[in-house]
Amino acid sequence: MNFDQADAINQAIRRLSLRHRARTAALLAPLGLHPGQEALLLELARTGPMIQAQLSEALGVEPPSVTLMTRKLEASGHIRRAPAPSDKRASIVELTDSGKALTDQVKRLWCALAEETVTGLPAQTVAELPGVLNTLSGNVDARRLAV
Amino acid sequence: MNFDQADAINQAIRRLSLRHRARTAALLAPLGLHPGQEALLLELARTGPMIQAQLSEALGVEPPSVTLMTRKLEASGHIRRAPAPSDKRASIVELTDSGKALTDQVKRLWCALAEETVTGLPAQTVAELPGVLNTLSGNVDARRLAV
DNA sequence: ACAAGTTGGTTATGCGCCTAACTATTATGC
DNA sequence: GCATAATAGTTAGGCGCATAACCAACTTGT
Repeated sequence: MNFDQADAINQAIRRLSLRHRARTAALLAPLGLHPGQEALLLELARTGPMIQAQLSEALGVEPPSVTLMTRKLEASGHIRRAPAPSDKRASIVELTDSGKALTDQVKRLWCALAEETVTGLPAQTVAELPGVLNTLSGNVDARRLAV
Repeated sequence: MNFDQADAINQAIRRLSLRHRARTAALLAPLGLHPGQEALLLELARTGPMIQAQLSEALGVEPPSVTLMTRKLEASGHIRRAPAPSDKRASIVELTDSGKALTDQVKRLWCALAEETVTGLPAQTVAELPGVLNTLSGNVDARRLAV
């Protein structure tokens, strides 16, 4: 592949990352959330209580990041951490009532954001979008590459 | 749009951002670069010497980020900053010889990364990819929205 | 010509994410 | 049964990115 094509792709991914994150930040700010935290809340809402290692895997983020994110979300009262009875190393993370309420609001924003994001694209492209993007992610996933 | 569709899109973008950045970091590490810096070098190679405000605009990044990035790249000898003769506030940024050589290496990595990224996708999808991604970015671009 | 507004840049601070190095617990192999 | 390895989590430090607040220099309006 020549450089111009490659650059167009890489640069487009970079710009999308920056702009989508910035837009997410702007939408979450009124809720007192920072981008990244919404993913943790949504994952807990989807899967139910889970330990940090599972969150790390599900979010595609390293354990130290989970430590800090959970600490902050716990401090703001949206999640709760309790020691796991079966494994003294692990701590179980779950949504509080306030966290559940907040997650409902996040879900609404999430729909608005997705609609805004795909505006102007043909329906078929939109339908194929998640698959295409996940192929891209999978292709550069260091974890998968390492296996 | 229902939540599942929206989440599929937003989550796919998030994962792509994380994984593509991580892969970029892994590829740039041997060159002593961190992700983000390559964009600055490539922009300087593409456009020639420019002031930081132009870099900020071209990279889609805020001025304070440019201040820190240029400072670090200057410290490692890849770029040079000189006061602009016509405007005493501005500083002109340009590649050093070492920076030019490094950028050539970055270009090679850039091609390899793009090829790796789009592996397994049909040629037409790849051809349309930059346009689609730029549409997405444009749709959530706060600058465009503000206008 | 000068006050007022705009623009270029920096400093301070905070967040998410990372790697490296560490502790504490659990699982494994001989 | 005990040393060794693997796993859960934390701490420390670094980078890119952001916003807020600020200074210095340029531009503009009257």
